[in-house]
Amino acid sequence: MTEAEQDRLTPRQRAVLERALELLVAGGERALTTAGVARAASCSKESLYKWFGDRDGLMAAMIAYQASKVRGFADNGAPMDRERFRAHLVGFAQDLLEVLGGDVSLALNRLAIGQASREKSRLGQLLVAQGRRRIDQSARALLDAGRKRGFIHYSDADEAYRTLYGLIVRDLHVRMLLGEEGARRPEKFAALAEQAVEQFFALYGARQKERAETA
Amino acid sequence: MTEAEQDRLTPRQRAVLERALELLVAGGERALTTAGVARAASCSKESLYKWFGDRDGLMAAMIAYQASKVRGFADNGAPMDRERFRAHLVGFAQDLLEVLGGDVSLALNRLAIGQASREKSRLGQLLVAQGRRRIDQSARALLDAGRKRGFIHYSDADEAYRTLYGLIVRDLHVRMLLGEEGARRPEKFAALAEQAVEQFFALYGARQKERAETA
DNA sequence: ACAGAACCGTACCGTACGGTACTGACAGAG
DNA sequence: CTCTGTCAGTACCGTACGGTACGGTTCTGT
Repeated sequence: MTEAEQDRLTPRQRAVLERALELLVAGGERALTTAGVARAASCSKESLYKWFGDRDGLMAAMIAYQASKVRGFADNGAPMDRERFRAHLVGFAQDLLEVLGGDVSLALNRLAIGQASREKSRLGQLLVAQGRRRIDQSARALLDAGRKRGFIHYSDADEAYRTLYGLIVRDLHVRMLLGEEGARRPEKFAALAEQAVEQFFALYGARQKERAETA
Repeated sequence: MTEAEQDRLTPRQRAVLERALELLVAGGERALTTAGVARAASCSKESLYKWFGDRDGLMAAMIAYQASKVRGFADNGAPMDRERFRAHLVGFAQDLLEVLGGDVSLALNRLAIGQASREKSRLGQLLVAQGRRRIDQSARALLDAGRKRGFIHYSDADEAYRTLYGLIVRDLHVRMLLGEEGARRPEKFAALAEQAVEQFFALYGARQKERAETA
């Protein structure tokens, strides 16, 4: 789907989407006008409508395009010990925080959330499907690799992943979306990632098999 | 602040805000027009501008008004054993999920997030300050009560509370804000609350003093 | 009873935006 | 050289919204 969409995009159209993303990041949804995009990208409005249908189509294309750039973390079957597994988890946590706190991600999430009330457009679904799925899947693959080697223990992979996500992100995402300055501190992401993984091991580490299963 | 604002609001103005909130819930920000509010509330636009200044003032008043209705969970010094403490935590978790998943809360959060890009309006700050503070404080009081009686153990209250929040909410809030139907399942909130508190005790329960402190 | 404030309903204005139509430049094909 | 399709730039249209002004009505205090 995303790949096919990408193949249909000419370099010119990609450049237009890039400028549109810049506009969105700089000024929010109010700044994302068809005339503004056309002017910033040096193209005509008519071309915009020809390529993307309408304004909603343009926004959907922006989401798909941006999502295609955020590549998931590939989990090749390289051998690793417990410490390397832990380092992988910390790296994932830090990457996740940095992706969620990035300018473009925040702007697109704000856009999709602002459109969520309109029953017509399903930008939210698109954002979750395109942006989050690959992150989720690579994380699940990482967890699965750790479980197979006995570093962690769980029965429900989905529940374990959601717990990890909650420990990492907490309420940071919403606070960043709300524009709270205190929430956006990239220099603290490393420490937060360490702490979250520490807690995750306390819950799902192999030595506490009897824990966190009863619910 | 909120109390003072509340005192300044006449019953008529409160009714107007109520209708405005209904409009916002029903149709999102696009439906929140001054003419629409005036028509729905049977008042004149002139009165709206007289009472609330401008559209931003109206939105701020809506947030403050709604926040004034969400009363925090009072923690009276009633005696409780470990099981009652756990039940209090589960109740808090379930209340939190139900508040965050409520129609009005979601609509107001969407509104504030949509306005977050505009440097002018600080609806996000207002929403956090008015809506979340009292929930946070009551939860911290509850945690503190549990710590004093030896049911849980932590050194940093803020960090313990944020962990509890993350375990409860995970990514549900953002997914609900994005309009994902699968995320909004109030019938599952009870089970989620139970599970989160279970995990919280695994991390901060008195029997695992040595855990979750090193970071 | 009377004055003044508060307020509803409506009309109005300026602006901004989404979307369409038109014109002219340019590039490749025959 | 000419025909044809693409696209930038611009002008245009209908609509919708924020904000203001005004006439008429109801409420209130004296």
